[in-house]
Amino acid sequence: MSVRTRFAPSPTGYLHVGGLRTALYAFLFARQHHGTFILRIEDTDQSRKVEGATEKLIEALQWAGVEFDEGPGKEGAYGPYIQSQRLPIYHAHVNRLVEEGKAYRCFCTAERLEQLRASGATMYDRHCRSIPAAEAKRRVEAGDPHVVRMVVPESGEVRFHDEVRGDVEIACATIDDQVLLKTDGFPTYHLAVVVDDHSMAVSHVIRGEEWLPSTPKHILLYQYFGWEIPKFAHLPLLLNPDKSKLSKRQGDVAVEDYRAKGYLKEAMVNFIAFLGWNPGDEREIFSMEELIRDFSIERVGKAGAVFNIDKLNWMNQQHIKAMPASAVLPLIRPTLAARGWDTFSDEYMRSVIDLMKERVVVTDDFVNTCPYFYEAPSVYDEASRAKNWKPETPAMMRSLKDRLAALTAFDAASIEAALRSTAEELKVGAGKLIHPMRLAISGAANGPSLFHLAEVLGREQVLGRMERALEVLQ
RNA sequence: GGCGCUAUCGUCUAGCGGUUAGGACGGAGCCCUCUCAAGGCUUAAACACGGGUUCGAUUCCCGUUAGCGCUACCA
Repeated sequence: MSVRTRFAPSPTGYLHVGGLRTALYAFLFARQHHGTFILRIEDTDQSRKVEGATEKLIEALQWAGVEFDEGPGKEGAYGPYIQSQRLPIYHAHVNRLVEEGKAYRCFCTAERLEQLRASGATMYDRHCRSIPAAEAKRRVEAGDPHVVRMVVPESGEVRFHDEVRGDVEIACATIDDQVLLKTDGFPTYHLAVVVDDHSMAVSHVIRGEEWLPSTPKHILLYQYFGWEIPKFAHLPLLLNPDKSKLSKRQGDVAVEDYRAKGYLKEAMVNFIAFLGWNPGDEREIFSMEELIRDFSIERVGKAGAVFNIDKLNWMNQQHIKAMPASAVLPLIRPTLAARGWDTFSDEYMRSVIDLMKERVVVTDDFVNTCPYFYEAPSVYDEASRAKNWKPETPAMMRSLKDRLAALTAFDAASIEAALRSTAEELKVGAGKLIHPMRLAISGAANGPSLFHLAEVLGREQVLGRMERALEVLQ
C-alpha cells in the first residue's frame, strides 16, 4: 500500500506554526516513504470564509519548503481538493447512511437544543432518531430545515490504535449523535474528513491531538461505510510559555510573522521539527533532506511542547552562520531597499555579510544592527565617546589618519600593522587608538573586528569619517 | 461537570529495569580577545506524589495530583 498523507487546514487567513508542524510531519513521512503528500482545504464553515486565505496558506507552505504533490492548483486523480467543491460527494454519502439507518434527519431547532443544554444535558437527546422514515421524508420534501446526525450505538466501546499514543478506548455512551450535514447543506468536519480521507486514499491521518476525542466518531463512520480504516497519528500540541495551546495574544503564531522578522525557513523547519520529535542522538541542526531521511513517527513524543523563542533564535543563528553569503544576500536585499540602501554591489554586501554573520540573530540584523556599512555615522555612541574620546585623542587620530592615508594596500593586515606601530610610536596601548577609531568610523561602541571593518569600508570612507569625527567630537 | 491525553533540569529533550540520570537553549563563571559576537572549558538545575510488581524502579501496573485538550449545525 502506498503512503498518502495530507495536511487539511481550514483557511483562516494565515498558517499557524502548529499547522506548519503538522504539515511538516505529514510531508516528511510521505517523502520518506516515497509516498504522496496532499493539501486539502477544509472550508466547510461558510461563516468563517476569509478572502485569499488559501493562497496565503499555499504561499507559506511553499516558503517553508513543504511542497504538496496534490492539492489546489495541482490537481491529481483525487480532486477537487477544496471541500466546498465536493458537496455532491458528501450528499451522496450521507444519503446512503440515512437509507441504511446509520444516520437520521434531525429537525430540532437551535432553540430546542439550547434549552436542552440549559437543562443540563451534555449530549443531544436523540429526539429525532425515532421519527419514522416516511414522516422524515415528508418533512424534508415540505422543506423543513434539518440536519443529518449519525447514529451512535448506546453501548459498547470504540477502540483504535494511535501511532503515537498506543491503544485508545472510548465508551460509545459518551459519544454524541454527531451532526454530519448542516442545515446549509455543508458537511461538518467529521463527515467531510472521513469521506475525503477515504476517497483520496489517505493511508495515514497525521493531525493534532485536539482531534483525538473525536476519532471514535470517525472510526464509526468508516465502519458504517465499510471502509478500511487508515492509520492515525495524533501529534502533541504546541504550547504557549504558560502551557496553554499555542495562540496569538501570547506572541506570534503565523509563520508569515517569523518570515517577516528575518527567520530563515531552514531554521523554522528545523526548530519546529524538534518540537515533538528528535533523532535519538545528539544532533540538532538538520536540513530538510536530513529530516526526511531520519524522521520517524515512533520517535514522536506524546507531551505538548512549549514554543521557545530563545532556542529558535539560536537555531536561526546556526543556520545563518552555515549559509554562504551569496545565499543570504537575496534575503536582505528587500530590507536594504526599504531603507534606501539598495545601491551596494553584491561583492560589497558579501563582505558585510561575512563580517556580520556571527553577530546576527535574524536576517534583518544585517541591516538594522550595522547601519554604518551603508552610511556614515551622524551620531556617536555617548558611552563610548565618554570613555574613549579623551582630550589627547584627536592628536593621536590625526597621526593614525596620516599613516592610513599613506598605506599602499588598504587591507586588514596592513591597517592593523599601521595602527599598532602608530600606537607604539605614541607610546600608548593599541586600545587607545582602536576604540576611538571604531567610534569615529562606525559611531558605534561595538561591532566586527575594526581592521576588517575598515577594509570593507575602504580607504576613502575611513579617512573621510575620521576627518568628520575629528570635527564633530571636539 | 463528563470524556480523553499527558507528566525527566526554567524550556526542548535522551533514557525503552541496574546510568555518577546524558545533550541542547537559556543562566552563572573562566578562557580567547580591539569592542560586540562567535568559539572553547567549567558550573548550578530534573525523574510530581503514593502504592504495588520485582533482588532492583525514572523506566512496568494502579491510584492521586496537576496541566492540557475535547465536550458546536467551528475546524
